[in-house]
Amino acid sequence: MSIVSILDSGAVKAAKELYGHDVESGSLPLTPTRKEFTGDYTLVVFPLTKAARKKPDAIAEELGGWMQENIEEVSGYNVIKGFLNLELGAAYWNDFLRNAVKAENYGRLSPKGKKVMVEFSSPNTNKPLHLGHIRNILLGWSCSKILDAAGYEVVRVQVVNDRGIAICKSMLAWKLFGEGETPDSSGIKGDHLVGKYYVIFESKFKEEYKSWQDSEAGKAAFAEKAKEGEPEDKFFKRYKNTYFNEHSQLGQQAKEMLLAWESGERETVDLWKKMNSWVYAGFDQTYNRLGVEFDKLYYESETYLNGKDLVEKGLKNGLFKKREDGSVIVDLTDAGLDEKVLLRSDGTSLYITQDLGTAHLRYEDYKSDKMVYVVADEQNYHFKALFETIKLMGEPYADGLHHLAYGMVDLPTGKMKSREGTVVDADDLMDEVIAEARENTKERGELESLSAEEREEIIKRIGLAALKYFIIKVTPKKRMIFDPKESVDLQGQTGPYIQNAFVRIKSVLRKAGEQDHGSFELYEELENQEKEVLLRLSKFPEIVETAAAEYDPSEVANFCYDLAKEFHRFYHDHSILNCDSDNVKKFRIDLSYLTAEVLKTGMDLLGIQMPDRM
RNA sequence: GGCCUUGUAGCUUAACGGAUAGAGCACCUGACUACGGAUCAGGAGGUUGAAGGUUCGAAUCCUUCCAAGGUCACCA
Repeated sequence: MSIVSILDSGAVKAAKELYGHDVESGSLPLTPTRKEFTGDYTLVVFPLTKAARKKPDAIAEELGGWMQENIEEVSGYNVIKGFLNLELGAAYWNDFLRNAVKAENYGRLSPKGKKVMVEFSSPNTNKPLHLGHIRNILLGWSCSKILDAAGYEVVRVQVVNDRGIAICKSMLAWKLFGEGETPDSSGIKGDHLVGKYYVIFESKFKEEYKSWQDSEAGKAAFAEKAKEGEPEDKFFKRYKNTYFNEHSQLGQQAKEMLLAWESGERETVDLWKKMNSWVYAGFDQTYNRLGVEFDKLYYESETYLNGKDLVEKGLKNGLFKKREDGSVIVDLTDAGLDEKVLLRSDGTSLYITQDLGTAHLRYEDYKSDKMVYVVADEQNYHFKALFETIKLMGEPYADGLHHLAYGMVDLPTGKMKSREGTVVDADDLMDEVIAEARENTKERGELESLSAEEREEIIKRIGLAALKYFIIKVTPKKRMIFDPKESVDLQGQTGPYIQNAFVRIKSVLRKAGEQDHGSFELYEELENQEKEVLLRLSKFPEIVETAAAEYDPSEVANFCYDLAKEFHRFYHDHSILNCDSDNVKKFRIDLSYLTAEVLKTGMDLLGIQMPDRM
């Protein structure tokens, strides 16, 4: 039982015995005592004033007395303005450290017997991954690690959007202008090569559109369809889609390609397979470097027709309605949403149809109790509608669905826009942070004795730690501003700062040599800074639990920083190896060891690896 | 326009109804004959977007307003 729940249930019992009042567990707020006061945990007794009909101070006094008397761990207390500061004895902290340091996997919670599926990344195959994907991937990966640590069985999946008009654009441009270029012949990474042709398509299309605008047909369209007083550029911006669909040569060809693909036309399918395989090879490299992997991939080319039967079934059961034009809709007005079309009037499926099918399929495949979708918050409405529809259908997995929505990533200069070329490429970004780490490492010269290979591995860990921590420390649902300059910082609240705490400990432990963990005798005169570190350490399991419950890796990130900072302080002011008592030395070595373990585990939950030196 | 989300130091951020709003960056000042200075200590910087309300207590809950973003497709 954790100390918090011991104190909490103690307070409940005390309220009952002293005032005959039933309070719910957790209704008396219990928080770590602020630094400026003495004590370890603080109980707020205000909620008891009515039941006890006494002043807060008096209640706190009585409660404190009772708890010191009846709870073994409580060694003393003091009362300030209705806040009851409880002190835990040195014995408690000694026991805590001894147990934790001997534990197999401190911070790993016992199995929950439940399975959770996490879907993340889910890219399109027409262009390489960018900064937005990185936030998605880090969140998804980290969540999956945290859920795993919290005792869930985890399945990591991604849905690969490998079909549709976008990839056809790349294919068409390659066919028309590629002259047989391949990743091998050009030396360009596969996903970047395909992305290059996507860009070529867009610029050729733009050219074509521009000259059409100056032609008779274009002028006629403007004269006919522009709104009153609408300027030419505005009109043509708005008209772009229509032009693509109705007039464009390239658009026509791309659409024909899509149709050919859908009808399984050999040459097109072969080209599609070839180009997608380039992209996958590229993605694999990026994922690999980021240190993430998946248990199962779902390809939209295989699932995009799914879901129709589910809709038909719902229609039969009267859950959905057919409109006059033949389209099928679901009425979600009871849930505060609108009507949603589930099937086009021509009977073809939509995004949501496919998602219904995929959800069902995945449940069939894994029978997971929960399914988490890591998708940007621009799709909030879609997921609301999707989940409500699944609930209406009474699917067994309906209550376990969760949309982990995260805010989009902005640059200091504003939004990322592919059309304006301001998209930050994932591979480039990693190159940059690693280069920065290399530069810094060189200046320091700590790693010169290592082989080039070892050195590169450490440099990679440092660079990626900076990048990943910078992104993952922000609460998911907030939009974040990504400043490339700050993301390579190695000082302050950063990944490398936390790594540095770990490296310092490793260095000390190397010098200390082997030691049996938990072999220290009772150490009574704990320093404040030792207690601060112990307090952080003792909170770790609880942090894992809430981070899992809230799907929020930033809690773990902030915890790691806090722990590292507290350790740095302790380390600065107290000597571990040269302290005056052998017993204290043993204690401090264990304290350091546990800190290193927790930092390593915690950072691993964020997808960040620790170097042994740096 | 309806709905959703977000507004905290110059910048990036923490806080899940509790004490004097906590950090980092940038700026200024200090600390290595000490286990790793990618560190530590200190200074300066805040009417938590605004106004009301609920509460013993509000950045946090409620109302109104302001600002930014998202979304309201037989696109994905």
